[in-house]
Amino acid sequence: MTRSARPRRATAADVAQEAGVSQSTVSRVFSDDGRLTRETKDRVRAVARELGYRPHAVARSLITRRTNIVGLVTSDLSNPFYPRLVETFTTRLHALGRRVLLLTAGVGEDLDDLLPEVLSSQVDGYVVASASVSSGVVRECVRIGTPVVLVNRHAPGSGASAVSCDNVAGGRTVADALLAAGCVRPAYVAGREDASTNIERERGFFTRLRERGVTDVRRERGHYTYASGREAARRLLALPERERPDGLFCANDITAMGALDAARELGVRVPQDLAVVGFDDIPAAAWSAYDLTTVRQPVEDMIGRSLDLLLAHVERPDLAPELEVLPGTLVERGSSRRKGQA
Amino acid sequence: MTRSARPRRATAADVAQEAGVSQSTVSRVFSDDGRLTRETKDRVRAVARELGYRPHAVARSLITRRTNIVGLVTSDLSNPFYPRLVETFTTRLHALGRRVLLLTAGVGEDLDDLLPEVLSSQVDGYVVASASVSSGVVRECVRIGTPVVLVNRHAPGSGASAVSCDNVAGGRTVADALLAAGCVRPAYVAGREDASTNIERERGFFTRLRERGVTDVRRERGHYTYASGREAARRLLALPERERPDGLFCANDITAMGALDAARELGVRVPQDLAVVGFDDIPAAAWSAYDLTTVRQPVEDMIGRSLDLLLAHVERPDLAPELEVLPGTLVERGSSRRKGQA
DNA sequence: CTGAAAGCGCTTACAG
DNA sequence: CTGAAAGCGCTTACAG
Repeated sequence: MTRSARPRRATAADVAQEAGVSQSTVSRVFSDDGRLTRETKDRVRAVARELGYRPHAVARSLITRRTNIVGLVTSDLSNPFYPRLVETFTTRLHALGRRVLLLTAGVGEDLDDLLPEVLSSQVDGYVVASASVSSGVVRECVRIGTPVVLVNRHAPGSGASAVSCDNVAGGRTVADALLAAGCVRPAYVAGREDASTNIERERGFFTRLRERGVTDVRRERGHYTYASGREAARRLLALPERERPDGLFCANDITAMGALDAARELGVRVPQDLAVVGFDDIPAAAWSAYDLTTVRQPVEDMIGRSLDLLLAHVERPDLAPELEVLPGTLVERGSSRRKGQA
Repeated sequence: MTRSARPRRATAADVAQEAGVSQSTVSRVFSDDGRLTRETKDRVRAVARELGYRPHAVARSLITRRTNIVGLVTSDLSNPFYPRLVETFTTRLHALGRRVLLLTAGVGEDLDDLLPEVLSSQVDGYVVASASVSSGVVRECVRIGTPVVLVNRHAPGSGASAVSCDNVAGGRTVADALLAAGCVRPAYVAGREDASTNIERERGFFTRLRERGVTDVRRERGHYTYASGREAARRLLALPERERPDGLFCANDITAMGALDAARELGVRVPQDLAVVGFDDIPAAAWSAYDLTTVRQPVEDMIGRSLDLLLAHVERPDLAPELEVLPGTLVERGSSRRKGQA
């Protein structure tokens, strides 16, 4: 056991000495300074490889004031919408030479204490796709110079940019879809009461129904979870027949899947007795067990735009915040298709 | 617009000056050095709060040679098993004052190029719950002194510790469960061919069947995905009746869900005509659309043990690697319960 | 094109 | 109990 347990890592100085150049030159080779001779570069690279040298990211960050790490804040990974978001973000950021620091909060937890701590120079900016961070903390991050982009939520007055799907238009589309499917007693199963997505989808849905003369619309609480959708549907389906809804807009897909399972358990036929529409278009919506009509969020575009905005703000902290709203698309499947429809 | 767009952050020196102490003292206050007077501490803390000072994590890392960041490597977040793992890991590490750097690879991508790059001092260690990193890269990380713990996989000879479920025993249990359910022609739908989990579950299953006199067992390829499970089941269910399986062990739950949907589409009754068993016990396995019998992995314990091992190795790099195998539990649900069973 | 030197913001022996 | 000083491993003006 003569070799030490943890050999000292080679530094730029080690490489410099071995290659007969200055430490500055080694540094320039690895920051791709164009002025160096090809010959010098090659020699330094060869020595570096031999010694297993890699620039020390932390030392570099200290002086460049950039970590190349983006903080990604999500909550509730049990809703498949978020893992998909996380995977796409991560893949894209890796392609851009950035890393992802993940912050998640279980349902009900909040991350307000965590963000400022992480801010201590560990990330260049935040993407926040979660309601578990208060608008106040978002504002604070922005104030001290850390760019924040909100995805799939708002925080008015926070100074952060935001990218989301047109939830109001989505809600309106669902209203039309349920009426087109022949529903006469549509109902709404809500998501988290304070979530901007829930408020907007609900507003679009109710407004459009009212425009079309449907005013007596039931509403059940939910929490954007499978269990809450199942329970809400059970309550609705237990109503006396003349009050029982024949169409359900669930604030997101996972809630709708719970509702569909409740219908299945109770022997309520979908879509004949009950049409169901969700929001998100998670992969499971297309599975034959659910075959769920839903509003597809343009996830790829939303993420692309968020990253454009975030990285632009990292480069130029003085840029004004932007709000982007991208259109969703109704995807019609079996859960709302009536007999006689295509 | 006289205020600068990005105000300079307060440093320990700023606080020191304002509080009338040395910079060392400020540092000691924030690293909880016990020797300071209560009075000094309070004064420094007050000034720090006033100036909005927080220790600069990068500068601290440079000298302590610790980032307090753990790299978490997963693949395929579309399998709900992994988001759950990610969420649990993240929550636990946050509670321990650590951060999570997430590395994901889409299906088929590999992360071999990425890991050594990130290694450049950005993480204190890795938790690898993915087959997308080769054993060679794992060995390399360990060699240069970065602890690695593998979860739900092996990499023999890599020098990394590993924590997994007893996949062989799990496979055996499933064999017994299918026979108990009255199956006479069980079949196996595989996962990724090179994955240690797949190899072990398959071995346990086939070995036990052989012990109990069942030797003619069909096997279909799969990829640990919903689509591959559905297709494998369609192939099996298209066989002439006397060859058609009446029991299916799918290498994981998401595959089993695809198989169940294939059966549903073809009008094959579950469990009467076909019993199905999965592996993992993801939340969706309990949903009434699937009601899937499965082997539950002890996720909480696996993660607890992995973190214990990882953090121990971060403290003491010379510790020998350990291998832990934790037992799974059969969870019997409707997909394998025959008439007359409880 | 390349080098010497300052400095990023901390921690931590070493003194006292 | 507290301070002065060295140093972690880089980048980047400033010279030449």
